[in-house]
Amino acid sequence: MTKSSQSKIPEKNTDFFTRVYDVVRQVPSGRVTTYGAIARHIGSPQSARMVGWAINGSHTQSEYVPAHRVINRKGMLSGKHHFGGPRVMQELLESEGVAVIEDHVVNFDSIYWDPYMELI
DNA sequence: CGGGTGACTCGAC
DNA sequence: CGTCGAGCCACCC
Repeated sequence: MTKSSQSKIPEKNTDFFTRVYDVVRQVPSGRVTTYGAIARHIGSPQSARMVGWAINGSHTQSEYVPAHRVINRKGMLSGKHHFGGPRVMQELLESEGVAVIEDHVVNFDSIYWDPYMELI
């Protein structure tokens, strides 16, 4: 076995994944961000889909990744079904003070957190 | 190595 | 806010 390469989600190596996790962890409680914002911040504004895929593997990380704070640009909980239940994501957001109605975040524009903020 | 898929986004209507 | 089509890139078979 010269090269064992059967890793579904590499622990590291993929800086893309690592950067996504790093940004998502910096999202403060009660705030949300979008896949596109993260994608743009890491240098791939067109790769918003990859951000979703990266977050899909966030469970492989030892560190907790608040994936429920990451939603699409419409303010809808697009990934709620990936939390083990369509209810979990909403519960988590409401637990942090984020109002959610009909799978969409209320005052989305007000609680929106931009990754650019960490540069300040 | 090609094709399908996806937790997205944008523009147009 | 509704739908449709196109672009995008990594992963899986």
